[in-house]
Amino acid sequence: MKPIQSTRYTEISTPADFNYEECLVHLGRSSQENLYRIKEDKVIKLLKIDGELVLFQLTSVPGALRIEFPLNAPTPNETKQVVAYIEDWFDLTTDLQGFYEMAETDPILNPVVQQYFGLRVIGVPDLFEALVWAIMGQQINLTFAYTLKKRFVESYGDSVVYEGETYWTFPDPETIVALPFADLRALQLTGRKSEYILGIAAVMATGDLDKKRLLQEPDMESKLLEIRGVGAWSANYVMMKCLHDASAFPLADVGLHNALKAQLDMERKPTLAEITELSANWSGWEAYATFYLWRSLL
DNA sequence: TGCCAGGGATTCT
DNA sequence: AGAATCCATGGC
Repeated sequence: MKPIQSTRYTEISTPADFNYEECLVHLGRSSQENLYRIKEDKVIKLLKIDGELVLFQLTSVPGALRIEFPLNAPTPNETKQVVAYIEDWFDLTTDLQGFYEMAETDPILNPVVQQYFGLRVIGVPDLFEALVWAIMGQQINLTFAYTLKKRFVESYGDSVVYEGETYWTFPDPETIVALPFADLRALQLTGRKSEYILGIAAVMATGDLDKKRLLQEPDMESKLLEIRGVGAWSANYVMMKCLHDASAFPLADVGLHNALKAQLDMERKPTLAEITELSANWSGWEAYATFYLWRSLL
């Protein structure tokens, strides 16, 4: 989709079924989120593009998302990269028709799709961020995971202040790989998680792992599973949130289990075998099924 | 207060 | 290969 550009703003056209409000519900799920800020109907975020900090503000207008740059006029390249980031972040290029058709005949998905129609899989476009966030979220409650991310970002990210609020970028692998183990432990990451994050920072800082190349791999999951600290859940989480794989499926996800328990009005959480059976019909759209079910927990 | 949390590696059968 | 066990720490 070709951005409409004026001197004051840039617009990206959105699919007919795009629902900005539903996306904002997802984005607003934690009060501890510090990688963007939601102000009424605006989303404000800081990115680092070729070493420069670029603050942008997003609003919804009929048929499009409008991007404005409150601090500095962007270069053409910065505009282009922000547009690409937003298309990635808001999942604007996926046609959901196949998912919606499948969901019509699915007793579990039909109600959630009706309720949250137009919700996209809100992504984490930055591969390092997606991997680190997956590691941080392993086996701890989400509230504490956000606390860890907040400390991590505010210790090692870059920031600017706009209208009295501080905006942060996610730290670069190059910054993190240079840290002593003890500095990560001090954030109250476990020893293992500190090791995993340093390992990921190392392969990304050297360029051995990068998103563009990973996307060209015939088997992205196997490549991700080679990374220490990345198991089946994390690999599928990253494929879903960063690599736009509609069939990615974090089967072991506790949130998925709780959502299914609630949707099916069960006394206990479903077993993995039961989930495999329930989801047989979702083939090719497991990531969207999971994301809509997560939404039902908010 | 004890169980649980958007798991994974390691070690045991 | 599949099943236990450890890791570690805060939330509720």
